[in-house]
Amino acid sequence: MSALSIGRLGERAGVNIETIRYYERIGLLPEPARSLAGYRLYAEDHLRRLRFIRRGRDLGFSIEAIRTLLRLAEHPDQPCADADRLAAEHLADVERKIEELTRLSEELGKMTRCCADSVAQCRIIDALGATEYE
Amino acid sequence: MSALSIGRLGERAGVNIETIRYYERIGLLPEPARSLAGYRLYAEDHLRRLRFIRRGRDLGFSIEAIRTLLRLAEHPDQPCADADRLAAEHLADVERKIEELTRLSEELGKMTRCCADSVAQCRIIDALGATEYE
DNA sequence: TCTTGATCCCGTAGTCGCTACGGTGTTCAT
DNA sequence: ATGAACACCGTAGCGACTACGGGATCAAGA
Repeated sequence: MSALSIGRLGERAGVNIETIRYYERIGLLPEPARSLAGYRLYAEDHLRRLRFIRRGRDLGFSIEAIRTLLRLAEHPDQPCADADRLAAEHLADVERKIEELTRLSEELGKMTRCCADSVAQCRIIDALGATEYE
Repeated sequence: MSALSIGRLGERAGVNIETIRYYERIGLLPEPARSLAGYRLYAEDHLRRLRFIRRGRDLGFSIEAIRTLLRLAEHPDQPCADADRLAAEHLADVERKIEELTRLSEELGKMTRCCADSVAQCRIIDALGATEYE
């Protein structure tokens, strides 16, 4: 009972309306029923699915990964090795990215708090101009 | 002397040819001279500028930030407060992102190494299905 | 009942920073 | 002279949305 409009659905799942329609277009969220006037009418199932998607996105999974995870979630009797592999790969990605950004912030840290008077002595401009390839 | 073809320029700056033409299109790299046949002929100045751009991108600066930094670099007599602010803001962005990813990797770490037999008991699928908004 | 403002519809285009494609012309070494 | 390698150009694609424009519909108050 009590079908949700797209606006209410978005509110309750924490997802933008345009994004919901986008998920429908790419086949991530199934097409809902429609009112006589053509308005989308969502059921509780859609809400659960959309929350699953949002949570996956929050955790940084790609749309395609989420598509796979949703397929898995629909088959509770099957082994979950695939889900585990997906998550492990994603975790490795995230850890690589953290390392990368950490190196970056160290370099940026060295550059900033430049106390020079003019661009001519500026550490930042200097660092960018540094030649290291030849 | 010794003008560079786009391929040689790309090699020496560590930048893809298509990317160089893209930078030209968006006005980041000035249009070079052309040979009779219409081939681009780059001078040393282009190489310096392109390396500046690449280094900026490596450090994660946006194209627009680099555009500003380039403008600054062209006026060595001016104060470098703007460059300092840009770099500091970027550093803050990077640090925020690191924090975010660290939280993420912790959550993912809890999820992975799931030893369940089936999706029904899978921690990963479970975590995604968890309701927290209402 | 009328009106007003919020909500919804749809299709399309824009965002960022490239990267790829396709078809043609040029250069260079053998 | 031939063939590989390189260059030209314009356009479209990527991922994951987000925004826009112009119209239809709904709910609530006067």
